[in-house]
Amino acid sequence: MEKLDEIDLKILRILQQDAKKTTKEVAEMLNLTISPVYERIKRLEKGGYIRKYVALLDKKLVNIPITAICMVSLRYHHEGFIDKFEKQIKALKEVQECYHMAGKVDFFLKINLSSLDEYHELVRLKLSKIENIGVLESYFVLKEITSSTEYVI
Amino acid sequence: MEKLDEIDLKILRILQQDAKKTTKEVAEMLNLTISPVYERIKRLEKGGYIRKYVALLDKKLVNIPITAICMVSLRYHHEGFIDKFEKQIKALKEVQECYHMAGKVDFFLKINLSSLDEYHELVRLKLSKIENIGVLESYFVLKEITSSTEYVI
DNA sequence: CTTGAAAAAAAGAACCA
DNA sequence: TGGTTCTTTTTTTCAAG
Repeated sequence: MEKLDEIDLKILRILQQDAKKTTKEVAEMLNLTISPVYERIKRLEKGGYIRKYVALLDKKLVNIPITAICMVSLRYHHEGFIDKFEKQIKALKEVQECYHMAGKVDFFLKINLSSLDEYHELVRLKLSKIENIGVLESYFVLKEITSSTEYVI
Repeated sequence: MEKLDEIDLKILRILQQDAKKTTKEVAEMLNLTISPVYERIKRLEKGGYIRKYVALLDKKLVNIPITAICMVSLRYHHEGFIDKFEKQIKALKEVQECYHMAGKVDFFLKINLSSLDEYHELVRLKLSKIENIGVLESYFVLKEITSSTEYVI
């Protein structure tokens, strides 16, 4: 698929903010008719520009008030060890995000839970079982200043 | 609004993964008819359990390949200073997430950009203008191991 | 929760600068 | 190619039981 033009970008900006906007509403915002907007959205979906549509929930209301950020450094850094670590992390559903980093820390983990007790259990029962963790530092979110899924495009 | 029952939770789990599922599809997955599912979704939206619906984009395809994580510690921690810092961070559109933390670091920032040059400019022109930053450490994402917006409910 | 009916939107065909 | 118009199908929305 070719490059995106300004209209494509505008559509993406709108849908990043509100995926429930109808084709008609998007078309009106762009002073176009429904069909071209419809075709473009389909093209953006097929081309993978739009990965998926999701509902974002209110953490507190669904009883997940705790967010922890963990910084993990591995003891050994051979390829096999890293792959194994990644696999073990992927198996932990509570780990919402995990990034392999460049810097003095190897991995960042964002973990969402119902209580600090659960965090304690997670560290005690699961993370501690993962070999090869050299350093594990935990931080807790006191307040979300901004939290968005949008990219500035 | 009262507590969520198991059906509500199932609906939320489905919509967290795919907000484009029609009421009919959700109803079929739960062996219900459309109407009760429709009413429940409306209730979950009105009650704020569902905050919003968004399209998630492919970072690379929309030309935002760089993700940096910044750890910031403030020099002074009076209330006014913290509020001011938060306000200044909120004004930076590239900062996708910012959390006030408990721990030896005050803030985590997740920043998405098109290039390392842009990161350099951001630090040089914008972050450096924010007074009261004591320590600023930057890390770059080499690889996303997991990245989700779902909560385990 | 079921049924049923009206309004709206999505999907796509055919066509036009 | 990039848009418009028109038609069919599907979905949404909401009353009433």
